[in-house]
Parts: sequence; structure tokens; C-alpha cells
Amino acid sequence: MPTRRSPARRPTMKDIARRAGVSESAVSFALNDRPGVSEATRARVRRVAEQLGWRPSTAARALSGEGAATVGFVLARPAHTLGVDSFFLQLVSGIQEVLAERHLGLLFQVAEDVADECAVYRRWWAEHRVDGVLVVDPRADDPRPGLLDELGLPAVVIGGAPDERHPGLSTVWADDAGAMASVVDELTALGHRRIVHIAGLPDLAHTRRRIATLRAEAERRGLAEVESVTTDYSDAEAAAVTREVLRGRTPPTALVYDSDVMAVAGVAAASELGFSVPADLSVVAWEDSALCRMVKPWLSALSRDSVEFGSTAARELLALLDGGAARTVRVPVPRLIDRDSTGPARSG
Amino acid sequence: MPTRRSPARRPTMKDIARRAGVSESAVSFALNDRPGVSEATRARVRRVAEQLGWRPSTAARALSGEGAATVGFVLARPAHTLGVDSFFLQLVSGIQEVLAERHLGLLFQVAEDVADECAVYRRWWAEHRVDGVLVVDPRADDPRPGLLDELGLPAVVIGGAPDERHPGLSTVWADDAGAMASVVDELTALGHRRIVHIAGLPDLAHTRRRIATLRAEAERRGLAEVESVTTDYSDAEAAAVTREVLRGRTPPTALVYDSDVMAVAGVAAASELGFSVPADLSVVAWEDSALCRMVKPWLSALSRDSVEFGSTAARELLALLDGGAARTVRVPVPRLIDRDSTGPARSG
DNA sequence: GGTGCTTGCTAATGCGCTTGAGTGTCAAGA
DNA sequence: TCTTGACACTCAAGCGCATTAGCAAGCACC
Repeated sequence: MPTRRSPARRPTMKDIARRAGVSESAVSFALNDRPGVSEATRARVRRVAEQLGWRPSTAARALSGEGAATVGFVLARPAHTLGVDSFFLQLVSGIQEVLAERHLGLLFQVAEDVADECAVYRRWWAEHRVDGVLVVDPRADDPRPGLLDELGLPAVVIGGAPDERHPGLSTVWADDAGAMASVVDELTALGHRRIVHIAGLPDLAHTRRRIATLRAEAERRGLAEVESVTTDYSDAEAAAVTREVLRGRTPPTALVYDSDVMAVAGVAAASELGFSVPADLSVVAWEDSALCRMVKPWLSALSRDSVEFGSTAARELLALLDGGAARTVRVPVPRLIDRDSTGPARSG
Repeated sequence: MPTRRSPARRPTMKDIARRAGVSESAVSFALNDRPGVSEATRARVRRVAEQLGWRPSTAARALSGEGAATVGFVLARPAHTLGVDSFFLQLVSGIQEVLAERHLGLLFQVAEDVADECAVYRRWWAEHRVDGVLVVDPRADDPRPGLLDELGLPAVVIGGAPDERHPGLSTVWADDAGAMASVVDELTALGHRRIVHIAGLPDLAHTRRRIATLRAEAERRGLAEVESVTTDYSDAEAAAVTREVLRGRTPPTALVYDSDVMAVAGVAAASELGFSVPADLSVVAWEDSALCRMVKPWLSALSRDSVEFGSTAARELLALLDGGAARTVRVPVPRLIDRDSTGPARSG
């Protein structure tokens, strides 16, 4: 028989009321900065509450219409493919920094796919679990904005382009187009004319933006041998595509990878084929992390502050929860950090 | 003026009761598989509930004493040091797999340090937010088990050694001692006698276990030149320590790193100094991930199923929540995967 | 034909908090 | 002096659910 220790009882407003000699309502007014109590009483109640270590029960709060004091975040990826990825953890900690100020919790869930993710939103909504959600990895024909609109669940789409069809949702995004343009600028300045973009999942909105921009930039400059190839973001597929591309008749002189992980895998694959970076091949990673400085040569990368990105998104969600209108916020364009993996195109 | 769309109303038990023509209590009995209603009524109520898309409000449930249907998980790391790390994401998805079956939510929080983490637990407890927590990175003189015991918050310590001082907590751990012994076995079999263990944070319980085991194994075998050096897990410090160690008078012939990230950084540092792996130096990474196959040579690593580790921990927490007694569960010993970074010790 | 028991349901209470509707008091204005 | 009305506070209802007590009907049994 496991003798559970007597569980320390949580203090409630009733306890405070008794000790302070006022009614529960007065305690509520005092603690919530509402008019209706004198400053003296307010101070006394506050003191007692502090003494008792009182904190409002989120359950009771939520039940009386105040919202759940919780924000949801779903990551739709099959469990076992969650690999080396610094972006999400950083994003999440940026989110938390902001949420913590208001003592909002973050309900986190890993889902199998977008359909599963939608089911999670429905459940969260029906269970009254969250006041709003942060949506990542927006994609083409994404069912999520519509669903969230329908449920009336405040939401911020992270990484999406502005979407006029769902005016209820806020959007926080980085200008992939501008970043891609800067990469092309840099590479053409180095003399590269054959560039291959090893992209991520084809359905993701930012993948499409990058591909579209690359094509547009190439046309503008009259570069014929420029293309994008999509992958599943895995190191394996990145390596495979890299090999395939480099074995072609006229291999590219520059590769742009949509993630740091893919870039590292790609460089390894290239070396195996005898390509030396950056002498034979320049490489740029989209997304900077410690990884880029853990391999030789150090990878040139597009860097942005993922923590700050998360904070910005969280702030937008708070604004929404406070009744503000939905907005579209653009965070700074990722900056290209020149390291050792980019160099002049081999002539001829 | 932002015209909020009319928020879809959540169905409640009252709605179900009305539509099914019974009282709310009958609905409650029916939906919770309690006796007190006929099978016919139960079926009818269930059908109506389903039609309406009803889900119990967690707030109301929690308020009426059923618990918050949520477990907590705190990661105590300064936001900006969260780097490339596949372990936690995998652990978390393993946890979720199990929690999802019961529709339990996972409240996730990033904290600055252990003191901060304790504050989070206190708050969660006072706010009635979680039914239990999963604790990671147990350390020497850890204040958390005591606190959780005091609060009566069910908890599972992940990665801790059995702790008889807090019989209320369950523990799920991997046998670091056994794993370390297997590594030493392997290395000595290859002729290595000078081994340096580049460890993680000195306060962590598993760091201490590994260090102690290494020392014991070395003594048992009469190896004099074996030592452990602790780091902060960063790639920078791992590289620095590696350089320092390899520049010594009699450099080691084998290095064991406490993480894959450190191992990769260490190998890069070693190459810079002219050490070739595995010809001059064997390297073993503690913790396997895609990273180990993204660098050349591929790293030999201690592998375990982090997803399964998380699931096991979550299952133990569920058992605890169900009123079960605390247990100590050992997951399989990490297995050494031989790749290309280990080889015979250079003779002489 | 009353007692006792089960079955299938309803009524009422409480969880901890918010909130709108009072209540009593005191000071200023008519 | 009587009315307002601001002020400081109390009361009571209600959020959605679980749960206990109660209650009527049906059945068995001596």
C-alpha cells in the first residue's frame, strides 16, 4: 500500500478572504486590479495572498470565462524524423520568453501530419485548452488557416506569406524572396552561373517562395542553368540529390541548401565525389547554426535570429488575444554570413 | 473595428442532455462509463455527443477534481544555448506518443536554470496546471526531487540513478556504467591505453556516473593515463578541450565524447592539429544521431532509442497518475555502433 | 403485503473563480 | 433636511463537469 504523503493543500481565494477579513469578491477585485476596494484593503489582500503563496487556479479561471492562459504549438512531423534541428527549439524558447512574462503556458504537441494537426486544434478548441495557437510550416492549400478562422481560435502563422483570405490570422514572416535575391547576387558576383537550389518540402509556402524567387532572379539575369530540386529535408535525400546533380553533364558550380543539415550532408556527398569546396563548388546553407561551424570548410549561411523570430510571433499572438486586429509582420531579412564554403566560380 | 466572427459555441453536457432528453447527470454517467444508466440511454447519449462534437472541458474537469489532464516538462537551459540537439525533440515525441493515447496535454517550458525550474513547478502546482511532471538532467544535490515530493506532484526523473531518498518519484534511466564499460572494453581491445573522456556538465548525475565508471574500469585494467574532462556541452568548449588534450606531451589515442555534437566539433579540432581519425585517434560519441553520419569519417557512437526512452518515461508517469507505486525502470544499455572513427591504437 | 433490493434516473451540491446586482455609509449638492 | 451618488464592500449566480444523495418503479422473498 503506497502511503501517499498528505498532499499540501493549495490555498484558494477563500483562505485569503478569511485571513484578510473580507469577502471573496473583494479578494478578486483586489488581486485583479479592479476598482471596488480601497488601496489599504488591496494592499492587505495582496500581502496575504503572497504569504500564502496563492496563485489563481487556471482551471477555475478558464471556467469563468477568462481563457485557459495557454497557447498551443503543434509540430507536424512524424516522430522519428525529428532530427538535428536547432530552429524549432530556438523558436520555442523565443516564444516562451514572451509568454512567461504573462505566465502563459505553452501546450506543445507533435503530430503526424497536417490532418492530424487539424484534429489537435479541434480537440484543443473543444476542450477549451488554449486561447490561441502558433502555426508553423504553412503550405500551399493549407487547411489550417480556414479551420482556425472557423473555430475562432486566434492564431499567428509563422513563416507564411501574407494571406488576405484569412484576415483573422496574424502572420509573421521573413522575406525569403529578398534573402534568395541576396544569395543570387553574391553568387553571380563570384562568377557563378550554374546554380542548383536543393530545397525542402515542395508543399511548404516558403519553399515555393524561394523557388519562385530563384527562377525570377535567374531570368532577370539571363541565367539558363539554374534550377531547384525539392527534398524531404533529410540528410539522406540531400546527399542523394547532391550526388545526382553533381554527376550531371555540366554540374553546377554553386549549391544552395534549404537547411543547414542538408548543406552539411551535401558537402560530405560532394567531397566523396571529389568536389572540393569552395574550389570546385560553392555552398550556401539556408539557416545558420553551430553545425555550420562544426564542419570543414565552415559553411556560409543565411542567418537570422530564430529566438527573436519566436518572440515576435508570440507578441503578435498576445496582441491578438488582447483583442487587437490581425497584422502581418515582417522580421528582418536573413543575412548571408560569408564563411569558407563560398568562393569564385571555377573558370571554364 | 475588427469584426470578430461569431465564435462557434462549444457544446456542453447540457446541450447533450437536452437533445437526448435526459438529465445532465445521466449524460455524465453515460459518457464516463459509470453505472447508473441503461445501455440504450448510454448509446443514445454517446451518439448525440459525437454528433455535437462534444469534448469535455478540461477546465471544468480539472475544477471538479479530476486533474488537469496535462503533464509538465521543463528544459532548464538558457534560451540561446539551445543548439543542435536531437535528443530532446525525440524524447518529447516519444513522450507524446504515449500521452496522446489518453489525450493528455504536454505543457512545455524552457527555464534559465534549476532554480527557475523549481519556480515553474511551484507555479504549475499552485495554478493546478499539471497532474505530474517529467524531470530531465538530474544532477548532484538536486533540489527538484525534494520539492516535487513536498508538493506531492507525481514525477518521473529521466536519466537519474535510483534515488532511495525520494520514494515518491519514479526513475527511468539508462545504465551509463554498463555502456561506459563496453566502450572501454572495445577501446582496450583495440589496444588503446590512453583514453580521454570529454564529458558534459560536471553537475549532471549521468556525467558523474560515467566519470566514476571510467575511473573504476581504468583502475581495474591498470590503465594509468585515463581521465575525464568536463565541459558545458558546447561545441566550442569541446573543441578547445580537444586541442588542449591533444597538444599534451603524450596525447591520448582515443577520445570519448559525451555528446554527438561535441564529438563532431572535437574531430574537426583534431584534424586541424593534424590528427587523422581513426589512424591517429579513435573517437566515440555518446549519443547517436544523423550528425554522426554527416561527417567524415562516420562516427562510432553509443546509440539508444530516445523516442522509446521518452515513451517509457511517459508510461511510468501514467502509472503513477493511476495511483501506482513509484518504480525504477532501466532502459536497455546504449549499444556501441562501430563506424569509421574507431580503429586500432597506433602502436608506439 | 410489507420489507429489502436493484435498476435507472433526477436533483442538488461543490470545485475556485469572476461578475453583476445589491447594501450600507458618508459626503456633497439641492 | 432630504436626495444623490460615489465608494467600499458583500451576496449570489454561474462557468461545465463529477458526484452524492434521493426517488420512483419494478422485482423477489418470506
